[in-house]
Amino acid sequence: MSSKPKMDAETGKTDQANQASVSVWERIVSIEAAESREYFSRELLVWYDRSKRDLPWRRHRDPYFIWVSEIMLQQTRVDTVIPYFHRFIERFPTIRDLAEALQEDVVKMWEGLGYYSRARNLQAAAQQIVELHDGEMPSEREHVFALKGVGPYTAGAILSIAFNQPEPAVDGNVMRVLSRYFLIEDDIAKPKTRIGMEKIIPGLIPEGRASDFNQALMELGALICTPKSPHCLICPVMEHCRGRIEGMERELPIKTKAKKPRPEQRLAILLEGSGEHEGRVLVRRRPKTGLLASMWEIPHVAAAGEDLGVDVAQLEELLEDRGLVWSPMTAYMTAEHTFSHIHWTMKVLIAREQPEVLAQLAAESGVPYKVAVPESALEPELRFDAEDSGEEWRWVSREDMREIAFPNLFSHILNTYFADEETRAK
DNA sequence: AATCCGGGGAC
DNA sequence: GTCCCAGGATT
Repeated sequence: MSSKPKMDAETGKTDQANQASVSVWERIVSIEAAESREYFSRELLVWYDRSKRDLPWRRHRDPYFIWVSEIMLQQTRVDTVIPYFHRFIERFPTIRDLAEALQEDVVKMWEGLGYYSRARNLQAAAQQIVELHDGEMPSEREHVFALKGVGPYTAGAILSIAFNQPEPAVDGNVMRVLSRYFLIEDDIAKPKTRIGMEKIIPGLIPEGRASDFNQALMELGALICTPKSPHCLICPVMEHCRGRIEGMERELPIKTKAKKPRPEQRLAILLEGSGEHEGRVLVRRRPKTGLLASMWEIPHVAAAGEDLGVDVAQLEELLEDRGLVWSPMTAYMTAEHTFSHIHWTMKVLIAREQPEVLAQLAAESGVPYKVAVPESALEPELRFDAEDSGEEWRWVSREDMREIAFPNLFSHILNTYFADEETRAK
């Protein structure tokens, strides 16, 4: 039996660290750690009472406001959320207003925030609340948890912040703060670690102060205990922070890295309308499920890579299927966009719709343009998939863009185009 | 447990 | 460029 610590092949941690990490939660709730816990909770609240930010959703303890803000704040910064929050509450002042709104309008209010299923789930949950709880946010754990789009974090946030119940609300900030203060070396990417934190938090919450305590924890993570270079010198709990004492604050929390987004080349077409479509461009709505569900975009195809001609042919087929005829396509711009799991490099071509007379001439002369089969002529069973998928096409002007929601990438392309148009007109 | 789902700011 | 963020649903 060796007395030297051995490295574990799996975790890279020493036996000693492993010994500590398997019982890390017990260590934190132990009698010996009582002083450290009480110090933490006490000083954190003193600091919060003095330094908390004046945020719109902190001005009332309205469960609806708390809920909307928490959904918006998922993976999104406070500064980004504030203007969205004001507009959203102004447009949908109560849960009932939200429940009765058109989904189009709800998603439009979310345009640019990302993770659009949050908006749809929010409205679905509002409808649940109207049907099951007479339009009032429930305060029972199982009822809150049953709401669409409400998981462990958001349920805990609503119950603690709005109803002052001693429930944990563990997000990335909380895991970072606790990892450092209690020197927890578990991987915060693992659900198990979050569950461990949820278990110790009720024991940290001072009597009657669940709302402030949970907000204080997140506030500390946002303002002081920041990811890259924490401001330990001005931290209210630095004296007993084991991460800082061991010089580990920059190494914590431990988190396995996410995979790189896979690259995808795409080819898009910005088709300018002519005749009755003058001043507008062709857009389509994405399918109801999957990436950017139900959002609008300019038409694009996955590029095969090697041969641009093959990709252009795909685009042409797409337009031919709509019965469209167009002038030669030319390069317009290239745009990049990164999702959490995909990186798009999008080449945008531009072309102009040809008036019907020219279209007919083209058709008669034979070769250049195919005459597309009108969609109405297709067999019903062949049309079903397209309709069921939610795909839809239309011509939009700059003004129309106010009514329908585009992902940022396409907003950017279209805004660039319409700005160019205005310049050209002068 | 792994993957899918946006976007922006800090560094 | 890289990392990270006031996560949840789906499989």
